Amino acid sequence: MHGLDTLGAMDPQPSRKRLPRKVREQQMLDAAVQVFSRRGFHAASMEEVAECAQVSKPLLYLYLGSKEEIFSACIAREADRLVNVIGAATRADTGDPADLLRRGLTAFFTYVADNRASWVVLYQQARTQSDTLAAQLARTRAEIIDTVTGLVRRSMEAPGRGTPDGGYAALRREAAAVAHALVGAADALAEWAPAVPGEQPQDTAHRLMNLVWVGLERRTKGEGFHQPEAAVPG
Amino acid sequence: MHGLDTLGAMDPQPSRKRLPRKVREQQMLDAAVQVFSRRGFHAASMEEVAECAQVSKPLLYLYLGSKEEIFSACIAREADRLVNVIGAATRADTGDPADLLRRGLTAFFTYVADNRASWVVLYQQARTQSDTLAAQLARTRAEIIDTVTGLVRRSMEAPGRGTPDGGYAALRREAAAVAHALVGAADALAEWAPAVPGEQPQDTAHRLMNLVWVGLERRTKGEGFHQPEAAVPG
Amino acid sequence: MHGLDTLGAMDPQPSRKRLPRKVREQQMLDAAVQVFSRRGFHAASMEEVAECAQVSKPLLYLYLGSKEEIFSACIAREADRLVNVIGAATRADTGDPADLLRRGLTAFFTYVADNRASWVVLYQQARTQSDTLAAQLARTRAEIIDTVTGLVRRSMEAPGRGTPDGGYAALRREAAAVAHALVGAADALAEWAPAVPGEQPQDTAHRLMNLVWVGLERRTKGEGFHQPEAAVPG
Amino acid sequence: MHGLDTLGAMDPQPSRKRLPRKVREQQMLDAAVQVFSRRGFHAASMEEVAECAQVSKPLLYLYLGSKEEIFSACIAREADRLVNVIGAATRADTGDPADLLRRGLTAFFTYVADNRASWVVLYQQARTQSDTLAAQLARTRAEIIDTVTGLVRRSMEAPGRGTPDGGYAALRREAAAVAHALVGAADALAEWAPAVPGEQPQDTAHRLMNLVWVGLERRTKGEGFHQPEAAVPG
DNA sequence: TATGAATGAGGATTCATTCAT
DNA sequence: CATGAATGAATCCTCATTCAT
Repeated sequence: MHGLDTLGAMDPQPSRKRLPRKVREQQMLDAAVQVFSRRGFHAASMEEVAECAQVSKPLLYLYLGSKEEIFSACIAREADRLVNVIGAATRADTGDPADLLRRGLTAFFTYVADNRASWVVLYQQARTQSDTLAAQLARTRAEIIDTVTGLVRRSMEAPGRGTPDGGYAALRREAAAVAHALVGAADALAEWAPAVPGEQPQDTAHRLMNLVWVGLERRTKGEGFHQPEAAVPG
Repeated sequence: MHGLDTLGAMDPQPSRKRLPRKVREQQMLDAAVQVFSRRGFHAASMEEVAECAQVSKPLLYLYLGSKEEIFSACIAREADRLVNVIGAATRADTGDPADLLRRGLTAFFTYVADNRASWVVLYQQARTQSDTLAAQLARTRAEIIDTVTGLVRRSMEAPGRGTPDGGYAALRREAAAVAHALVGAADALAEWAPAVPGEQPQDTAHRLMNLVWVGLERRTKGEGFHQPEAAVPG
Repeated sequence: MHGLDTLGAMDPQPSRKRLPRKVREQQMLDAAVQVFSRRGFHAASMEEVAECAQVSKPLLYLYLGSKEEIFSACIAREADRLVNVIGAATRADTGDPADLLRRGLTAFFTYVADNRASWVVLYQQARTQSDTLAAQLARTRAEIIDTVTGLVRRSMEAPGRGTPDGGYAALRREAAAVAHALVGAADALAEWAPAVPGEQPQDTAHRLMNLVWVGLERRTKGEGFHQPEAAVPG
Repeated sequence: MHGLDTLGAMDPQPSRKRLPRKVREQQMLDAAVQVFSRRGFHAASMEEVAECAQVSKPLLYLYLGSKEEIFSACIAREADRLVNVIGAATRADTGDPADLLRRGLTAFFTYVADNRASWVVLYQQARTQSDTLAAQLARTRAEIIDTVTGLVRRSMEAPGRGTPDGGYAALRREAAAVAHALVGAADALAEWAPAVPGEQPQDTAHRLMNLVWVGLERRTKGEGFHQPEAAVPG
């Protein structure tokens, strides 16, 4: 699904010897994503990355710099891919907000199913690395959340709805919370789904839609969950 | 040299020297949870744990064994605390399923707000340690999910509801998915909440209730999200 | 002459096992001076230092920090020793300026003869290390030169001499140049002396005195070398 | 794209591509001298040498062999240049021994001022490389010293002087010591001079003459520094 | 009970050097 | 003639872990 299979047939020793730099770099990043996802940043060893990329350690350093820089490059590349996939899936606006959100979620679950390692590196690394990395991870996650927040807002502010309780402003503010919850839920479901036989990405997306869509829609109309004691702030 | 020296003799650093073993062990575990949450399992050093617990490293090993064993003990203790808190909050059955779930969520968000490090160690560690630890973490998370699954089922199967579409069996199967989604969403919201000024645990719980309760309730009655193309499996 | 021989008799395995930290630190510094002088900063390996100090590498790092810090500590300690030795030898003022300088030089040659490695580390390291080290070396050498400059000035400004040509100010300015030349010459002679059978430190000091003292004395009186073409600036 | 392109075709980087081997080799040696002087033998990287010479690393190895061989070639070439310069300056014998020595020193200081890197490589490298290199450095330094020794002897044995105390034999033996001291002093002054504004090579030569010439001359006549306690050996 | 002293093992990083084109 | 691609072998440094007291 990702990676380089330049030749149609398979390679017995996949791509040994004298490849152009660009190709090798992608190979190395592929390997790095695998190893970082499997072990986590700290437990991952450059040795293992090199082996997995079928290169020597010096080449790793020559082409991609330090461990941190490699990790950073992984994050950047994978985040790009994910955001692009979701963006592509939600570009079209069919006028049906539910459909929009569903398409986004399906794209997400598909991506995660096909690129488990990528998602793990992006989202399931402890936020405990070097300051530089922590910052980049935070930025990247914020970017993902922003993508989803945009999606949620487009779903909630769909035309033809009445003015919601609290005004559009409150709605928009709520969107961020919903986006966080959605991404968290999606993450958890993505973790859970592979263990369920026959579960397809669109099924998982559907489950999540079932769970939240009515609440989301009702919220849009100002009908929150009845809670006498306290009002939701914001 | 003034201040609080409760005991007749001087006690320069509070809690230094000759404490009963049980107390020391708790001190060490407290320190370990802090350090592990701050750094992650691999980046955490026994040195730092020892310092943080104000003990020497040999004592650490003497009382609690290896790094893995200490981590393991942390997980066990913290999971226990969390499950107990949620259990206590949801023990009583007032007959109102929404209230039950809301109480559970509030307990959770309160716990996380008050015991951030504990939650981080329990849930945000990369699942990438030694096999033994990975297995324990998996078990522990399963246990947490099971607790929530139970809660969800009690909420969905509340008496007075009609027989749902697909029968109780399907409902129960769905409960696991919902529990995963809920825990994931809760985790994300717990991460998000501290950054929002004035947000209280019960507010966050309320947000999540708003989002999912209607969908949950409707699902109970067999009214799923309208999706012509595909049916939800299982 | 330097180092630790705490016990009167010799140790078969000199000082293995469980020494107090201070002792071990000196041992390590001794070893470091040897190895750095033998190999130079870059070519010296911590491995060799550790072996030579009969310690493991971790202990080296635990007690003294990084390679740079160790080198730095060597410089500091050895410079101190050298400056002290020269200071002690020239503290007394017998009123004879020639004797003063001779005593200083003798002390220097004695030190270098007895502490060859120390001198090599202090003065014969390429000035090409890390910026921090280069700066420290520069400072240290300046300190040594200053010591000698002081000595030269005391010799030149000895009471009973007439006012020199150009005034005392010019003399003082010249002293720095003379000190540099003296230290350079001394360094070279110290390198040369051990290859000459029977040459003692005081002999070498005497040679140098023979070479420069008359010129120095004459300069004091304003009689420079006759050079019609150009005047010495400053 | 204006400027000097002497050849009809374009030549973007000066001295790139297809030069005769001899030229390239000199280019590389120039670069090597720069880098070795800047970093020292060990810290210098072939990478940097290649970059600085605007050649690829394989070409470096093809033309000049290993790092050691390159260093060796540098030493040889630079020593040759220095010895030639001094030789040329002192070839003529005007009958004035002081002038002879002064011309030699001036030539030296001029060379060092104009070829700092060369001098650093020749004389300020730690004598701590591989045995082969150490030996070559030693030989080279001996050669330089020998040149100076010859100069000193010619100065001391100038015709018209009376037979010195101890005979010509003792004088000749002393010459070696004087040469060492002179070179050391010159090295130190060469290091010091660039920091003094306005100081020209001939000024520095003059300073050194001022310091040593009288002593040298007097020694020639058998009048040593008065030192009752001990006689200078040999 | 409690700790200062000490280390084996492993991980990141760099460098001189060589193919294959 | 000239070089991009590639690596074996060190080197610095850290960490979990254990003695000996």
